[in-house]
Amino acid sequence: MNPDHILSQLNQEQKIAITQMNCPVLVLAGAGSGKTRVIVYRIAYLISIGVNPWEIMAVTFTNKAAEEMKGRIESILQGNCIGMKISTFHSFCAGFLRKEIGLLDYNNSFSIYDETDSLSLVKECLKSLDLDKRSIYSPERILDEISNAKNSICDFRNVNDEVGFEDENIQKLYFLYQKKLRENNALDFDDLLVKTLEIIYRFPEVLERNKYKFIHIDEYQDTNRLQYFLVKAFAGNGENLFVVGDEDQSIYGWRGADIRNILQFEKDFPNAKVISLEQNYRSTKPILNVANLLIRNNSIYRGKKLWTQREGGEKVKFYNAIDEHDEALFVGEEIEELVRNKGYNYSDCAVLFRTRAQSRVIEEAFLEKGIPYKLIGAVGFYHRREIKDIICYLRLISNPYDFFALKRIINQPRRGIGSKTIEHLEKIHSQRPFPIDEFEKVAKDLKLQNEKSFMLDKVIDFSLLIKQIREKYTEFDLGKLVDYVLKKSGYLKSLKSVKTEESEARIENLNEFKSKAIEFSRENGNNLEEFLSRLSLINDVDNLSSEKGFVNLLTLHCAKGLEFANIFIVGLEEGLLPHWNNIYKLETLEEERRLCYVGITRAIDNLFLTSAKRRLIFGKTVIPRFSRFLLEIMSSDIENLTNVPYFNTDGFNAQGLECKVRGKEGKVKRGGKEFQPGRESVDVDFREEYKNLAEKVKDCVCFNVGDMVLHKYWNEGQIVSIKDDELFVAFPSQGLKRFEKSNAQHYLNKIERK
DNA sequence: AGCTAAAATGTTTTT
DNA sequence: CATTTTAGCT
Repeated sequence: MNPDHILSQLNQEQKIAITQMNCPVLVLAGAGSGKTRVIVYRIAYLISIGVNPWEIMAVTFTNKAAEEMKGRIESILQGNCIGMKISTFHSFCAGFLRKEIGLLDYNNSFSIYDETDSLSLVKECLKSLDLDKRSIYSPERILDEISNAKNSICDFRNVNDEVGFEDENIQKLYFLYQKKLRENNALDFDDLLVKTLEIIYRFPEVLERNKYKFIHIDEYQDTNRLQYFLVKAFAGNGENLFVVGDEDQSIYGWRGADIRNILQFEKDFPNAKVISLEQNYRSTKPILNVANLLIRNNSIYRGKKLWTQREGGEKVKFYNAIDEHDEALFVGEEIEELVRNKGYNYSDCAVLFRTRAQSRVIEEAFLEKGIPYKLIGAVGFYHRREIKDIICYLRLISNPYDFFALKRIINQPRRGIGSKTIEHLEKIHSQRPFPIDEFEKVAKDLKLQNEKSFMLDKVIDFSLLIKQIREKYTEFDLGKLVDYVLKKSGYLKSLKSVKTEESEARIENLNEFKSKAIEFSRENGNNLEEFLSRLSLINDVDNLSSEKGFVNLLTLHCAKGLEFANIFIVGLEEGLLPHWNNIYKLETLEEERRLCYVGITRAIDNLFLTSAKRRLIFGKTVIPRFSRFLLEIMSSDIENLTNVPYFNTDGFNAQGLECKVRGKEGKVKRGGKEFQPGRESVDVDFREEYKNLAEKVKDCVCFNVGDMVLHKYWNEGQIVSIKDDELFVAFPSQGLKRFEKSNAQHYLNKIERK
């Protein structure tokens, strides 16, 4: 393929970007401006001018994006690109470590623990340190702290000295957690990055044999510190480093993504060329209008403006539903309309929500209406019991030190090995880790015969089973191996002996797993470790491209990088989007706004926004307010949201927005499946509503210590102290909560005392 | 030891 | 409301 032909398919800025050589390049690519396209064509261009594919590496954020990118490059070059490395940070590191981790005294058949595994491990640690998990030491928090600590390491030559906690219990937990991982010859997600860096820092020569000359990073705004260090390590001074990103789409701050990485690129890599792409090739004008109106409320905002040549386009539609069922029905009806009369396919539609819990109601409505849908990114399949079981068998076969996996399956199916025996076994393992297939020898060394209540024979039987499978597993292809394990272990037999629908389904699932294994070995060769890596690191976003004819239901986070003709964003309410947890701090609030922005900019032709007047949360009805994001979109003259009361009554201007509300509420009957709203479409004036809200706010602008206040969700509370711009309120149900003075009025209503 | 039933606890997003 | 954990029972 000749280079000129490749360049002819790009606009001026894109062309400039991809032809830069021997200098660091940052492409600031607005939503829909061809971000991925730029990387794809850059790589194709490099190969077309004679660069060797194996000198090229690209990192994307999801496995799906990586696959897609590979496919597109292959089709441009007609397959002439074997050897280029395109993967996520995590799977890149996993591959690196499979080769090199021996340097750190791990075995290269290490297991990768996913978040669920890590969480269980933390729970174990809590138990053995005798800490109450419902105190401040909740497993989730601990895991979070550990992850944060790993993300703030700077010197990877002495990783252990670098990780410190103020709380000594957490420090202990951390050490125990790491110790257990090591005993199991296992790594968690962060460790994949940390260990890679540790090797590079301690054994610089390793880098030489793992070098890539041309490095590309997609979604640079979402890289965390560890990933940033990886980029630095592999890219050196940045010569031929090519990163693409958009600070307005940074939505992974909570996972340690550091927006500074992109903001400071020019400092990190001197002589960098920065190229902005602002022409949007995706959305209609009204959609872009709304997107711009929203995002300009952020303080971290470079002020670029997306524009499009596309003329016309439907207005953005807003529906204020009665409750979440009504909302779901609205979405369903509109989709039916789009499919029936506008010539769209179901798969041209996507419903985006902030929290997974929101999907259920929508699913119910779709089921009732007979709208086919796919829930994207739900853990579903791989978290089913039988699937986890078979994975643990495979893990143990690959990595016989994995005691964690062992515990799950040693008595699955029943082998008469109870908790007492397992406890004992674990004690031995934690003193001197051993591979299960050599247990017989260990037992002899330790003279375990005398132990009471220890099912020695049965454990030996089990260890022999694993040993037997291990002796042959490299000969089998993965499909056969799955079969063999299920048969030898008696797992299948015990499932078959119970003749319930449930067990039938389990067997069915195991068959599906087998075909996945076969498929994998056909495409990637017969490598169990690779297969297991893939299983831990993959997420089900793959469901997306594979099947047509289904409406896609996904979280806003999942939607990053995707596009659909018709987008529905549901639940635009204070507390949901923006989410409660992120409302009180400017940085997190702005991230919520970016999240909303990401959602809006996924739309090609039609954008629908919905909210509900009442919603069931935690089994309780709440009456939410409009999301401030909605109001920002509607009142276009607010300069900076966080300093201005967000329901401004002046300058109301529903630009690009068409509002629909149900006419009469009286007619609505809620009850089982009878719910049939019968929608009416009218233009509505929101000003009345704003006025009411604004008056409420005016009433309670000044707070004093001792005032009683009412909070939407936490009910009654009392102001206990006010200092500087902070305000502390005690709620009987919640304890002490902090508010920013400038914001407090939006959440608290003063109660007059009699 | 292993199961069932009741109680508690938790939902933000994911590699 | 829904899932997970625990207690209490056989």
